[in-house]
Amino acid sequence: MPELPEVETIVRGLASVLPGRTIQAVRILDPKLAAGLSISPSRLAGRTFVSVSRFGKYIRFALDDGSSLVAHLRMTGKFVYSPDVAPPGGRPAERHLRLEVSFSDGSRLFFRDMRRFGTIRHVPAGETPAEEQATAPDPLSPGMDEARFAGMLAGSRQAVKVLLLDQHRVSGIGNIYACESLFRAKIDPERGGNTLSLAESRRLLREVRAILREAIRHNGTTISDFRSVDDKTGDFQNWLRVYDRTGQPCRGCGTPIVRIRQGQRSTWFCPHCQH
DNA sequence: CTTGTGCCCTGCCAGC
DNA sequence: TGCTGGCAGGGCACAA
Repeated sequence: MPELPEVETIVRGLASVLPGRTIQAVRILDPKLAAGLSISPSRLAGRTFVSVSRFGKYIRFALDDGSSLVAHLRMTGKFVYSPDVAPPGGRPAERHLRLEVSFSDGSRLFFRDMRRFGTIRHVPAGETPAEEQATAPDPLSPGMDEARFAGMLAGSRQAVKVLLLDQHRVSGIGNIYACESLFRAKIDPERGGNTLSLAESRRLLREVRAILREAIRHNGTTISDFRSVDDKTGDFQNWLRVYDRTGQPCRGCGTPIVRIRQGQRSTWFCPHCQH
């Protein structure tokens, strides 16, 4: 589900409320979430949150004993912080709750996930999670410079769109921002990575960075039900140029936007501008 | 090693 | 109205 800007928005929200709070109890509300995720409520009780950060689309909660929780929201996962003692937001329809963390001050953190793809894992102190080792730097981090990005593209014949989605090569980009940045860079999504010139590769990285930063400024993109921790929607969806606009005129030239299939997922692009 | 496919799960929507 | 197939802001296991 969320891509880098949405995860960043969520992390900032969590970082503003969680540090300093001490866990009183953890309740696993969905057995599937508990299976293989190594979360032991008894080992978490008494721990205090130290910080919340992000690598790629993963969220890392550092705890005071050096251990951490590593979460991935996948398609529909959400964290909801409820300062009240009453149920979250007081709303009746609280479906799909998978985990409840109660704090000593009476506030609570919920993990909600309709499609149940999301994961949360407790990582022991001193251990670098395998997810982190496997995740490439994101385009906004110093680790992803022009040379590394260009080398990443040049090293594969796969379609550039598919490469942008591969978290082992560059992290944080999902389907929306992959489509949008290729449109802005005027690059055909079906071209092989190794066919891009150095100038095109630089242009693409520049557009990827620009769109991620803009989206963060707008608190992310709300397509169906994305919400930040305080339940606010992002508004970057109003700036999308090609995503989910099949048949609608390109904002640049009027040509109808085309949808194709690449690696089991949709790609939208303008066949005239991206050529 | 690379590349492609199926699948995890639930809900929504277009089309019949 | 009701049913059905397609699809979803992701990533993994597995096969060729």
